[in-house]
Amino acid sequence: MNNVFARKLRNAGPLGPDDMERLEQVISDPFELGAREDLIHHGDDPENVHLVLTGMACRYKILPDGSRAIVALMLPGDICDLHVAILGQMDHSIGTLTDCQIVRIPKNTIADLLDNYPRIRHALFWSTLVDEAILREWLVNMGRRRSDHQMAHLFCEVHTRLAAVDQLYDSLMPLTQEELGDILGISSVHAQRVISGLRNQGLINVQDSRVSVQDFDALSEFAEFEADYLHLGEGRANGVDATAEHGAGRSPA
Amino acid sequence: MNNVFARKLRNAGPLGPDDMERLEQVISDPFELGAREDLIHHGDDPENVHLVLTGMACRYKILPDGSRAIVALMLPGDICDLHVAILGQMDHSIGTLTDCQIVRIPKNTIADLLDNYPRIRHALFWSTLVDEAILREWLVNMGRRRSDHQMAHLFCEVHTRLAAVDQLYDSLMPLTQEELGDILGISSVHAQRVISGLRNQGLINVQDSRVSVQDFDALSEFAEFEADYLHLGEGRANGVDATAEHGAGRSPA
DNA sequence: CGCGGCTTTGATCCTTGTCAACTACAGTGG
DNA sequence: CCACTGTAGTTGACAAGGATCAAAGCCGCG
Repeated sequence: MNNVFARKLRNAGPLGPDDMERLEQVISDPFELGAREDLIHHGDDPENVHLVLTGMACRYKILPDGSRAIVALMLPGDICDLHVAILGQMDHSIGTLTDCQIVRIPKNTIADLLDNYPRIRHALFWSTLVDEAILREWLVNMGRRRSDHQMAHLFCEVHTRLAAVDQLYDSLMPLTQEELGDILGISSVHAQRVISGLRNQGLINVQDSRVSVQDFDALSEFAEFEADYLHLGEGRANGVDATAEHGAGRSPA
Repeated sequence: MNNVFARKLRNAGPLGPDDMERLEQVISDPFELGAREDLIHHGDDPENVHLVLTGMACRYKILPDGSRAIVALMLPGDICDLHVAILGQMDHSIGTLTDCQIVRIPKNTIADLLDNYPRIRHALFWSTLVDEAILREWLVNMGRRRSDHQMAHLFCEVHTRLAAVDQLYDSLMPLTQEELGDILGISSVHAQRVISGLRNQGLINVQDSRVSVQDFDALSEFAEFEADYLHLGEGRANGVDATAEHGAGRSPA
C-alpha cells in the first residue's frame, strides 16, 4: 500500500475496496516540483485541487513589509482547497518548501468523489475540519506559548502527522531556520537559538541542519502537546473495510 | 428583513424566495443566554449546530496554566460546527461573551438544507471557508504584527463583518480588556495601553469602556487591513433574487 | 457603606528583534 | 586546484515590545 492519500483518509474511518481503487486512479499522474516553487499565487482563481504525495508544501502570505508568514504546512497525503470553486480569488499563496511530488485533481473528479463515494466524502470533510483544528492550535501556540515551547509543539505535531501516514523517516523537518521562523512568527536568528536550546536539552537531534526528534515523550511534555486536535482517534479500526487491522504505528496521546 | 442568518448567507450569493422561507423557519425558536456562559465544552460530542442571532460568542481553549486563548469570534449570523457529526469530541469550547440570542439547529435540519437547497448549501460552504480564511488572517496578525496594529486590525475586521450583516450600531466591541487580550494573545494590562494609544491617535473612541471606530480609513491604513480575506465581494448582487437564478450567482474571477 | 470587577498607571524584568560580524560549506569559473 | 560567491548557520551586543507585579481609582450593586 503506497498510496499516502488513501492512508491519510483512513484516519477518518475505514474505506472499502471500491474506494481504494478510485483513490488509486486519482493519484495516478503526479508531477515533480522543486523546492520553493509556487503552486498557486495570491489573487489566482485556481482550477484544480492539489494533493501532496511526497515532500512538504505550505500556505503563506506576504506582508506589506515583504516578510512571509507561513500559515499551514502540507505533508504527504494532505489535500488543499477542496471547495476551490466557492471562494473566488485566493487570499494567500501555496508553494513548495522541499522537492515535492504533487497531483493536480480536477474539480469534477472531486465532485465525483463527493457525490458517489460516501466514505471518501466523509473522510474529505474530516480532513478539512482537521485542517481547521490545526489552524486553531497554531493560533494558540503563537499567542500563548514561548517560542521554545512553540517550536517543540510544531515538531510534535509534524512528527505525529507524519506518523499518521507512515511517512516518519529519519529527518523530520528539512527546513531552513528562516522557514521555521516564518512558521512560528520569529526571526531566523531567534529560531537558531531556540533550536540549539532544544538540542542542548536533549529533546531533538540536529544533523546537517536537519531536525529529528530525540525523545518524543519528553518533547511533548515540554511542549504541552495534546494530540487530540489532530483527531486521529476516530478511525480506530482504520484498515481497509474494517476487517483488516493495519496498525498505524501511532504513538498514543 | 430581520433575518441575520439569511443576510449573512446572501454575502455568498443571491437566495431565492424558497430559500428565504426555509431560513425563516430555521431561526424560529431562539433562546436567550447571558454573558460568559458555555454553549459547548471541550470534550463534548455535540448534537446541534449553533447560530448566533444577536450578541457575541467565541471559540476558546483553556491552557494548562489556566489562561484562555480565544480563537474565533462569532457575530450575528455566524454559524458554527456545520459538520458537527464528523469530528467526535470537541477540541475546544464555545461560549458567549455578551448576552446572546442563539438558535440550536438540529443536525437533520442542516442535512435538509445541504441536500435540498443548493443555494443555501453553497452559502454554508462559503461561510466555513471564510471562517478558515479569518483564522489564517488572525494567525498572520498574531505572528507578524505589533499588538497595536493587531488590535486595530481586529477592530477593522469586526467593523467590516458587522457591516456585512447590517449590525453595525454604535458600540463595536462590548468586551473587557481581558477578553480583548485573550483574543490578541496579550495581557489585559497591555491591552489597556494599546487601546489608549489608539484613542490618543484619534483612531477609535472609547465610551463606558466600549470601543467604536472613529476613522475607519485611518484605522485600516494603520492596521494594513485588506478586507479581501473576508470574501465579501462574491455575492455582489446580494439582494433576494426573485428571478430564481439557480447558478449560485458567483461573480466571475 | 463596603465589596468585587474592571480600568488605569508605574516600575521592573523577560523574551525576542535587530544589527553585525564571523564561520561553514557548496557551487562556479579561472 | 584555488579564489570567489552566495547561502545558511552561529554568536554577541543592544534595543524594544510586552509580561508581570503592585497599587490606586472607578463604578455598580447588595
